[in-house]
Amino acid sequence: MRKLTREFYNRTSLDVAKDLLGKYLVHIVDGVEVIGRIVETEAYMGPFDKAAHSYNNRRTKRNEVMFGPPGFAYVFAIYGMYSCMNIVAEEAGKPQAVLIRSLEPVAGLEKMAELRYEKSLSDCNKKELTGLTNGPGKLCQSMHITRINNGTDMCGGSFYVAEGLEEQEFQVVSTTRVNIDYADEAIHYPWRFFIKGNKYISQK
DNA sequence: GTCATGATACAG
DNA sequence: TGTATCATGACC
Repeated sequence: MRKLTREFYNRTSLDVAKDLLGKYLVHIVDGVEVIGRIVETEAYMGPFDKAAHSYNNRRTKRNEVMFGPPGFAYVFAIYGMYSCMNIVAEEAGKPQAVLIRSLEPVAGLEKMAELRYEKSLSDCNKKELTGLTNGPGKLCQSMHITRINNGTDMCGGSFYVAEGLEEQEFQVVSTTRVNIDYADEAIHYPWRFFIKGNKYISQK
């Protein structure tokens, strides 16, 4: 598989969010290749997007990486217990990012089950199998993405997004984003994208 | 459906 | 010091 280049991410987060669908998130964990196909994303457009951490160019220790160059991981802790995985879009100085909301497991499922449930894949029921990666906090657990990965360059090394050899056909649905009730008019922006009919789409 | 969990940011 | 948040699981 071909790694996506810096140029891929050097566009608006809306474009990057749409084009990340169908691509493969790869993380080498303990020498094991853990891979998920990206099936749901959300774009956060920065200074003029009330739902974004970087709204009004708010710059903190947490979101610092959003202000840097594209193609880097922005991983933050939410509600004390979970992590959320984003990839920075646009050139340095434009703090945009794409939230990865759900994946379809492709490889390393045994490792995923171990990381998320501390048990073997064969001991997982149907709901647990879907639950491996059908939400932003869940996929971070299954792919061992933590705040340690914050600021990682996604264009090289052992944590990256790659293109499949053959693109499968799919339809993209765009709708409003999840759990941003605080964001006034931004609530209504159709900046959530997912692959129509995929069973790993997060609920809500 | 409700509620506890608790890192991070920010207002006071 | 209190309140809110790009979520989830355990409960009812």
